Amino acid sequence: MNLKCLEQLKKALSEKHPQAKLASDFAIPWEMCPAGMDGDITVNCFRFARNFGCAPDVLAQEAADILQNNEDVQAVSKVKAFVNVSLKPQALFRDSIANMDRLMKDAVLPENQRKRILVEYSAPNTNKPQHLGHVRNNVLGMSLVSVMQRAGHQVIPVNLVNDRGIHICKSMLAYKRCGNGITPEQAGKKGDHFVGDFYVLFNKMLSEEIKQLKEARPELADQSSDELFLETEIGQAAQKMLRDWENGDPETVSLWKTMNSWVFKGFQQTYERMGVHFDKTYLESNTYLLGKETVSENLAKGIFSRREDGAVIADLGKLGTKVLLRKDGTSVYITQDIGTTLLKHKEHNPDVMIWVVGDEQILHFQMLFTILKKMGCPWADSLYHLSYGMVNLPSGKMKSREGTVVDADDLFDEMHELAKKATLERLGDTAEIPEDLEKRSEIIGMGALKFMLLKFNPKTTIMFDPQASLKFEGDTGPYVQYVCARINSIARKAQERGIDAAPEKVDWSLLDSPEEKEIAVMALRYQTALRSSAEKMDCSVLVAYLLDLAKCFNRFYREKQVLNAEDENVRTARLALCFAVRDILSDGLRALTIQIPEAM
RNA sequence: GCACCCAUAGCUCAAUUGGAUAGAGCGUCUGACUACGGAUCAGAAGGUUGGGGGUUCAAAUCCCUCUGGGUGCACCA
Repeated sequence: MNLKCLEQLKKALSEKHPQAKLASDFAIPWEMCPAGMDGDITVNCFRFARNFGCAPDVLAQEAADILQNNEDVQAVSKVKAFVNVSLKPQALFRDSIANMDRLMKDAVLPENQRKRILVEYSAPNTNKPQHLGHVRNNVLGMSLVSVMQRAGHQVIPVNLVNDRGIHICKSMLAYKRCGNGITPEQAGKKGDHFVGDFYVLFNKMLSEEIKQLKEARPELADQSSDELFLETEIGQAAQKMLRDWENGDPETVSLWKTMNSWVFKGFQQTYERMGVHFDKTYLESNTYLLGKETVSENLAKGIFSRREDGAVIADLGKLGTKVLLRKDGTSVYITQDIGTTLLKHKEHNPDVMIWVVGDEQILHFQMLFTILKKMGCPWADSLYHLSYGMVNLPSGKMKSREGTVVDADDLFDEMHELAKKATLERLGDTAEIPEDLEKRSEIIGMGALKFMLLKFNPKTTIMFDPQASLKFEGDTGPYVQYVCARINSIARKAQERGIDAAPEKVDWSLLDSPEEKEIAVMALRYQTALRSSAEKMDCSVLVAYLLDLAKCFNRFYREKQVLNAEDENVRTARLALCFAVRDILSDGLRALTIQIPEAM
């Protein structure tokens, strides 16, 4: 949906410049008029003058002259190549929130632009519980999926669980030696935390042994822990366990199954709390051998080559060479990813595949995509690594081994408690405690956390300050939720008083203040914000938009009375304006997977 | 050593992808309810966009260079 006067401007300019070559979907771009300038919107001719083949300044004058005589336009002022336009309220609202149905549908892409998109995210290890870093991944992934769906794409979310390898054996070995056969239930712990504790225990025993080793053999003092891993008894035992697992040793496999099931149960609780859902979960224990055959086939075709020692390698030009099969024929990480990618493509036949994975793996994915291109996969150009930065703490980086991680479940609990505390403070001592206090606190707490993580561009390394980040004031989720709650409150009161705000009864020309018109202009930007978030795979665009809209509303709310408006018709119009804001904010928050409490 | 990414207000982040006077929040200071919800609103202070050069009507954004950070360069995942 665009402003009618701009469509007319486009037509008039096209007639004036018949030689102009415009794309079929070309629309005159417009921006919000900056504060201090007179107008509702700005047409920046610098941006598109070349489309009409004339100088920006000249085109601006033409546009100003044309718009001057448009029936929807109140006033026009031209500054350099900028044309500032004030619109008549009835025209502005007619093209904007007077038709909410249309406005909402406009956020959906036209059918020929919709795609089938597979998104892989989360990808946890089953040896420890998830921490803040995983939370960022999960929130980025689930919101991306949801926003893309809202924009009209068909999206398939999948998970690839890292359930095998030496790190899994570490927690298994520690459990075998020190667990005494107890279960998470007996210990009263969530399964993933229970297993994670044994992983920590393993590392403790390992460093103890390394310390002793270094004391006994001073020549090893400069060696790193990783280098000494196989020098230790416990390291060798873990390595043996991995071999036993790969050979299908019944006792090892049985313990592995049991411990994994504990972890899965724990993860499921964490996922449910966040609202994470996958259409399919791949297990690396099932996929880790995939790819070997493919590599062999392509070796035969001459696409890959064999190194002197027998290992199979790929020549990736600038990226260097990459080993795909070890000399003993076993597969490596990227072999598995080649196989899994082919499998995912075969099973789901997507137009686009996205991996939400941290930016330390940028090179890995460049290599993976190059390899698939070399293999001649026709779809290898539509693969995308959505890389995101780390989450740092004021004290520095999070490190599992050093115990400086922020645990996901603990963080959720903390957010919940903070929200509860804030809610109770607002209610005061006298009021009775609302029935839905827990549910409300959960929605506000999780909303604040998700919003905070989505506020930043995914690729940036973010700083998470537990003290500062968890406030509910300013640019936060609760700020936006609060606007919805306020409008809900107005809606309840309106209903009590039997006030109706049916759109057909509204006289929009009554909303002629800057605050009211600004909301109408903002509403027009919703479709762009949502689509742009989906296209750029960056939810922060939508987050920033929702904050902007919420701020506009609060300015309006301070300035103008709704239910106590000076006139019945004004009241109706303002009420309709409130509902429009609430509808957009709710739709946007829902797209980000953030819920809205009835009251706060 | 090589490659990629980053550097913007005291702090955390934006800037419609090259466009008007670089904007928000937090923090600091000053104000605003006899009001439909104060998790709110209005205002002030705070900037040579890390330094230097270049490209043009126009640079935080593009190119070169220097400085300071991060990540990767495993037959780990």
